[in-house]
Amino acid sequence: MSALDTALHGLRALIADGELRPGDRLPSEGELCETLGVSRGSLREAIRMLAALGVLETRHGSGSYVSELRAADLIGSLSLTVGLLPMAGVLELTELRRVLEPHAAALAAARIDAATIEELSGVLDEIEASDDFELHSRLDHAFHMTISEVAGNDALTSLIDVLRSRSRAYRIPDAGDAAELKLHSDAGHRAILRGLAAADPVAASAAASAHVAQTEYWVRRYTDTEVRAEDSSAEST
Amino acid sequence: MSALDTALHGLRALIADGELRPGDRLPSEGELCETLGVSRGSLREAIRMLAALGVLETRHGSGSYVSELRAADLIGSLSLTVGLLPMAGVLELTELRRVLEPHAAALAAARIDAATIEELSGVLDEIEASDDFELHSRLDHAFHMTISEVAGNDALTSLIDVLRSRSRAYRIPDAGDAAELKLHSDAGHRAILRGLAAADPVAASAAASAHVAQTEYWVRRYTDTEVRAEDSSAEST
DNA sequence: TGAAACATAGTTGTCATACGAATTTGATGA
DNA sequence: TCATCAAATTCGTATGACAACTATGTTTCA
Repeated sequence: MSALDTALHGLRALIADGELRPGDRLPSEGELCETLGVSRGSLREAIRMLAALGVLETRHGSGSYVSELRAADLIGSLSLTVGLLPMAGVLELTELRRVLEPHAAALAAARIDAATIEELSGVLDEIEASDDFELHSRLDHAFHMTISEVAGNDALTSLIDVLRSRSRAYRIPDAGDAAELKLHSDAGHRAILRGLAAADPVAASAAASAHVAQTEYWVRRYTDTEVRAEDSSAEST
Repeated sequence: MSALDTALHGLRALIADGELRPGDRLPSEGELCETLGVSRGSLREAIRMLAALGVLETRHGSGSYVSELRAADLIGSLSLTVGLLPMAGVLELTELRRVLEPHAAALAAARIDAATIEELSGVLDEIEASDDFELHSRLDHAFHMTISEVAGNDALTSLIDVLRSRSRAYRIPDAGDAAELKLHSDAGHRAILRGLAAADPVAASAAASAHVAQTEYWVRRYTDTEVRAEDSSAEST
């Protein structure tokens, strides 16, 4: 077994066996090197790997700590990498959204209170009045994240966040298409909010499902054009 | 910005900008150090982070390569860490399963062929005849993974795999409980298979939902006893 | 007495160098 | 032409040194 594996599994075992619990500080790098029998470089590489996965957090000058090990945090560690997925992968993820977002909407419909409905309505007012892409994107994100937060499952919220972050990054180049998309999108948002306000899980779920389907339609449409573009450029080389 | 961040963002940018594509070999560590202006140690830490997240793969003596960047692979990188989640987190994940597995079953019902149904039926025969925990666990896993594979979305399969891996690790200590669980579990499996064989997405989905709910019931039951045990031990300290 | 400033020890961050281990490549020879 | 071996390339690991930051205890001053 390589030194890196030794360090990685050693650290993981310390947590899995309960010797280190969420929030605990790890022994110093020097101590761990002796304990595990690896050099500081290899140990640090292992620590970085666990940090990338959301298991450890390192503070300069202080030490490394076991994270709270919340499911939402571990899922959130994917956010660094989903942005690298090619378009084909985005469609797979959109299908996941098509299951998860309606579920979140249904749960939210059963739990939402009047104040939050009011807040969401205000967000939609802003969205509909907005022309700026950045602002629109941020408000849209806030709207959907609020809904999944109300649903009450942090892991679900985090997962939806990660999945949405990918589609969110795309900007529709054609101005006419963008306007059409915004029209459909605004209507979809209102439909979801109506379902929530009526405390009707089925209506909210159906509206959320249609909303994601709408997104999927556009992603697919522009994916196709992109693929065509790639093909033609490939032919020219 | 720290040297590690420089290296990390530099590498990520190389991939995001398309200068490095899936399958490509990265420049040697020495070259990258010069390009990015960081030491080899910092660069290697960055490479390890991306490797942990499933973006890069390193081969001793050969070089580091960009992975295929499949959504399923990125999601699969969570498998190293979900095993560290405390019980409370497992319940959050089980709720996700409660949405995803029925969806997979519904999709599978629409696509499955006779040969696969035959194969799954054979697996269930083995499961029902099995007394060994390990064997049972492995076959159970195979049954459910086959179904999500038939569903045709690799990201969905990978996600279900990750989520299931956690609940799978638990062994019911009480023999009577274990026998009762197995009874319900076997019946649940047959119900799912009936839905698939009938090419009935609704039936398959409902059966899968009930099956996960069953799991959730047991996880919750033993979580409660564990929490009580922790509380009492906490009182004694 | 209280608080601010400082000094100190401990810890992580970064770099440089060296050499071992695995792979790849090219030369050599039959 | 193919097999074999040697060299070059590349990653893996270890070590030492110092900078940057944090935490803690001490001193100093109002």
